[in-house]
Amino acid sequence: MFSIGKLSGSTGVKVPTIRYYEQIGILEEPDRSEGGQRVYGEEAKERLSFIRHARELGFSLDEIRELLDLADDPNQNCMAAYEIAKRQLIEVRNRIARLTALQGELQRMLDQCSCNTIGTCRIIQVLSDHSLCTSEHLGTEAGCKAS
Amino acid sequence: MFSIGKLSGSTGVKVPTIRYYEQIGILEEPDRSEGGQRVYGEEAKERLSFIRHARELGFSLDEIRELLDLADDPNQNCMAAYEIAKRQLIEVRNRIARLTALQGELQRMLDQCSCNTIGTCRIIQVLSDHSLCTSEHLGTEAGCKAS
DNA sequence: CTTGAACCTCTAGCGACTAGAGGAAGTAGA
DNA sequence: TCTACTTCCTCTAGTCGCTAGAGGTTCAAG
Repeated sequence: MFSIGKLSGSTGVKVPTIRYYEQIGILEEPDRSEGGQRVYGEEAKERLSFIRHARELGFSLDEIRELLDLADDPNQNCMAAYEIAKRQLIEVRNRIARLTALQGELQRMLDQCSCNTIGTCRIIQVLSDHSLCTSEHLGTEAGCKAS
Repeated sequence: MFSIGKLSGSTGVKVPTIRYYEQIGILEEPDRSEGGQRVYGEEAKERLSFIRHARELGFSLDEIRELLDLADDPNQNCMAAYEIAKRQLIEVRNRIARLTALQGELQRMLDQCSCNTIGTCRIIQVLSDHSLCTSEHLGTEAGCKAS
């Protein structure tokens, strides 16, 4: 029996995030104390740990929803879970490939910079002109900042 | 002299995105035709190409704003641009490292799955229990889908 | 002159949270 | 028991970089 704060502490998921998960329906509404505060049991903790771990492995909340449904029905064949994980692996591989191309391009840009004035700056030049790039880093990876 | 559609076609940046860039102020407000439609010149095209290329290389719009300011002032030393690019390279490297750990974990998960019923499914088990993982994939990379 | 494509502004939505306001409940020490 | 302090509650709005859609106007070709 723990409060939302204890649950947060023991799973590493922040308090507002737990409430958000409840709101979007991937975490059950817990019991409440007399005063209306959330009270969780062991089950909720396990479910939340599952969610956290799957998030760390890059699964989307929609995929996690699917995986949780599968986990709740222990007689089902796990082929579906396999497919979800496989899709995720392919996605991760693609992201690595795109990022590796970016890395090469950035490295080249930096190597060629001799830090004179902007007028001759290699970095600005390369950014202005894609044809100076060696690889096709047509990443849609862009703007994807790790939080 | 091109319309927003032509500009879009020649740079590969979608029309609403161009308007969005104008709205947030990284693209100048262009002249307008008599009827009030946007009319662009060569300069805008170059600037937009610069932005697009930098986005492909993973720079945020804030970083691009900085880079554009630098590019506009050709007498400045390019050390600042160097720093921005270097930061980006480090970021990309970190992302690759995190994703590589994820990749290993996902691969292991899939390798061990023999696709019986969920009750014994390795994928569900691993997701439930982080200690079954070999590496520390503490990725905050999660949920970052390439668009 | 008409048709139809391309343009306009505006608002709302995506995913997965995060931040903050304004107030109520729980808890530890005096 | 009182007080102080932390934790909790709900609600709304913001983050990033767009994307989608409504409802209307302008432009260019035939």
